Amino acid sequence: MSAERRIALVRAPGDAWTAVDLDAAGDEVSRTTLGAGEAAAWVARTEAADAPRWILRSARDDYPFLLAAGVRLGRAHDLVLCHAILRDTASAARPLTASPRWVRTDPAETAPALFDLDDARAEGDAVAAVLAQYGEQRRVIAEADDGRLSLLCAAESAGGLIAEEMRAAGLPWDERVHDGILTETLGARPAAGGLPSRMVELGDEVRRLLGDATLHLDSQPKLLRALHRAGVPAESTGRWELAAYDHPVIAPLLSYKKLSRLLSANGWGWLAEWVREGRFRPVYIPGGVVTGRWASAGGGALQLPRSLRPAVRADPGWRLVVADVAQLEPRMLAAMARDEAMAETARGTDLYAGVVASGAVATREEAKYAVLGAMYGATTGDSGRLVPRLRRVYPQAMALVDAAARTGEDGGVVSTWLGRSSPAPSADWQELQARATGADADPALVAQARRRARDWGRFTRNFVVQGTAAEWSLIWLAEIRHRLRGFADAERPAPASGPFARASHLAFFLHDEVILHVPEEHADAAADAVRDAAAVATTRLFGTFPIDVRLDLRIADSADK
DNA sequence: AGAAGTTGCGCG
DNA sequence: AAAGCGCGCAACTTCT
Repeated sequence: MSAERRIALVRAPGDAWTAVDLDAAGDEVSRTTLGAGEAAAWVARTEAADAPRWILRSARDDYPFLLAAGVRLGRAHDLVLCHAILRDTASAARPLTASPRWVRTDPAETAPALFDLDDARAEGDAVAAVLAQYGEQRRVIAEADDGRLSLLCAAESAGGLIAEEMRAAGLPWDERVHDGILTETLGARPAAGGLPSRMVELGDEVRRLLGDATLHLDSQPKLLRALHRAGVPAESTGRWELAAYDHPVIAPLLSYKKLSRLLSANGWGWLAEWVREGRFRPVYIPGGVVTGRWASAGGGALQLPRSLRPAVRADPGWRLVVADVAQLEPRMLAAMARDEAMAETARGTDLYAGVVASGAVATREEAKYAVLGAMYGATTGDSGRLVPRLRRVYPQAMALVDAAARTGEDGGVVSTWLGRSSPAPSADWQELQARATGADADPALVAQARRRARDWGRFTRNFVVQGTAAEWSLIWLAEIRHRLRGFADAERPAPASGPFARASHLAFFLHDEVILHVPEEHADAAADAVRDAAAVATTRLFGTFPIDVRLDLRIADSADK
């Protein structure tokens, strides 16, 4: 932190850039104006010489230009991402003043129009706005002063860089393997407009068994009426509901629905639209979920079905490092609550086995549903029935989530370990609660308010756990990236072009899982980097508290399990 | 005709 | 098999 050079890098319309050197107090030291043609080279030189922290309006808007020119940044402060955190955090005495100017532009919209429109007058205004906002953000971070917001903003900003780098690098994707899976599962690829052969056969069989030769299976209401006529009194066409009925049409119908889903979500159309040059390049949106988890836009990056994972293939001469965390969220809960009993349970690879060993429940499956129920707020069903047993064995951990739920039910705000705070409940919600507290309130209204209060309580209960897990993952990612940057270039470049053709890189991230794509000569070192990064993430968050965070990790040519 | 809402299912 | 949290997307139906 001490002698770190800080440079605000501001893009103006027309891809002219201004770089402003700041001193430790955040005041301007000097200013360099850069034309579009020279900006990337100047940034690359400065990065190589001083490794500064780059203050950007938004990595999403600003970084692709640099990546396209082959320039990678080491460290950043992303004003848009940090604005969202610092505006809402309960950790600050005087949080950031909310400003629409610093709100992320919608993924659907293009270009950072908001900012430019606002300040089209002069480039100087855009620079002044960036410097002023950075000053404000530094004030909020410094006032909180226990290091947590500072760590969170640094990690969030690193995430902003990583999201763009992963898009630029892409996930290596073998179109032939994908096509093979589709053909094997769905049947021969149809001529334009038609359905693949297996779907045609299954559809015909369903129609025959339902006695309706022209039934359109993709229409919920029509399908439901046909099922009723055939003697299946289902209330919906959902998978779980249908599976409960014993009728010859159920099996082919469920198969048809499964295939239909694969075709519409990740069929040949998806392949043509989203995979180019052997790379899947989704749009990641760091902090896109209120809890701090990432969201994605386009391509369904976070919903890739496991059945397609064999299509994730390393390039020749390269390897994948595939790692995911075993039961990240309950481990975070144990550490946040400083619950020694639960931490003891978490020692080892399988937390659920530990719960069984503690005597709380009899089987691993029960342990899983009990733990999930505890974090999600289950009250009924088998899961809800098991939660009280956990309360006896892990009173501290349960007290933490129970308190978060109560705060939410009362309309309060909860925060993650590093200080990302939950949104306040909506005006609607608050008004409903207010109306239901009157002495003469309608009992139906009171019941409805109570229900909505519990709904919000389940959200805040889960928020603290899911959000803290997102923070662990963010630090993990940043630490992995930091280590990979020290690796030498590949002896053999990947066939795909771009800034990562020779560089070990993160290729995919999904809440508690990463995939790295690395030259084979670095695969073992990359695996070590992933493990070391996990250990550092745990220590950064929880210091010496003895929480075990285990990875399942493998080096492979394919992401298939 | 197009927007908005609903359903169902993929992921963690 | 489990009913509890957070998402995105496609296809359908209903509303304007």
